[in-house]
Amino acid sequence: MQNDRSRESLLFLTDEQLRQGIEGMFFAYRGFTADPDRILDKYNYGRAHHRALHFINRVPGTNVNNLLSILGVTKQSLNRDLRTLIKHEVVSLKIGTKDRRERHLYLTESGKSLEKQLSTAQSHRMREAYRQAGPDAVAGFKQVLEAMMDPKLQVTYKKLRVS
Amino acid sequence: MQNDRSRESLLFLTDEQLRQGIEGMFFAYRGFTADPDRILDKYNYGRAHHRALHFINRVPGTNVNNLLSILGVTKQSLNRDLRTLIKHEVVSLKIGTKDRRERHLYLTESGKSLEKQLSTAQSHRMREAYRQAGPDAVAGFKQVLEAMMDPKLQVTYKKLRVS
DNA sequence: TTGGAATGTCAACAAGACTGACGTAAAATG
DNA sequence: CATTTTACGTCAGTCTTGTTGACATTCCAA
Repeated sequence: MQNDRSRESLLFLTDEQLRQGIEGMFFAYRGFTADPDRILDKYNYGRAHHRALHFINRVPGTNVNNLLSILGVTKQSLNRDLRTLIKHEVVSLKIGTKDRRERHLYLTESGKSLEKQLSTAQSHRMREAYRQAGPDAVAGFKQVLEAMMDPKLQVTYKKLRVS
Repeated sequence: MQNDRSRESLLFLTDEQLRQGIEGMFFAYRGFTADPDRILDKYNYGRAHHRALHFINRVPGTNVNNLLSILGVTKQSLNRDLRTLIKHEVVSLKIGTKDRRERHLYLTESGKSLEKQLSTAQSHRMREAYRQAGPDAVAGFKQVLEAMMDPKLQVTYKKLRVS
């Protein structure tokens, strides 16, 4: 038998609470991608391009393999979008000097400008949500997100945090 | 000029904090979908089928239009998956008695069982994340998610909460 | 130096989203 | 009662983004 105290302390783990979390993730992710999507449409890019731009910006000079492990797609899938971005001179590619098999990826000036546009739009909504919810809620938000990641991605996430 | 107090209280709105939120959403969503995806693969279903099953279970007897507004896809897209689910006798369809244009959707017994399997897998990860983060963090998590939704979806989300 | 491993490219295909056009049945309206 | 609107379904075609398979290049170690 549970006493009142332990019963109360576990109220946040009810099925109803979990369901709300699941549906919250679903609906919030729609909002999360809505603003960048509108911008991407104008350039005939998709979310895959956005993700590549985001992480190339975050880790300038990354090679394809590293980007692959962050994005979690096949190299063939990434390569298609990367080719487009390179052709449009949004991303530039340098062959590795040490290991000439490697391609190092960078944003060009117009790539930086596009990435800025996308992240500004996405951050704007995030900022409003943060502001409405307040600092304590934000801390909790990030804790739960981090705990929800696969362990490997949790490591990736933390690495990006300090780099 | 800001004084120390107001500057400190806004630390949670820095670009770095926002960026972590963005990347957190990206990586966490991957974890969020990973477990159900593995189950869906075995039945040759996709996330679209999962979403339909989830919300038909949540709102038994919903008509197609209502489901469409929750899922945010076109009727053609939903119809394709719905047809499959009905053919496999996972979802059943009843013509409305009051308005005979409407089709009301229900899960069959095997549909309920599949939905249970999926939601159990997804809840398991959510429960672990909740448990690790604790009740205060969970409350904050849900606040931020809700604030991130489009206003219309926020309403939809809240309606599901009370129904 | 040669064979295997790592890195990246090209081609073909599949799932699942989209738009547009059209059809049917039923309800609502003037 | 004729007309319009609503709810739903379907056919066709396209796009994005994921997949596999095959192949080329480069590096490295036996």
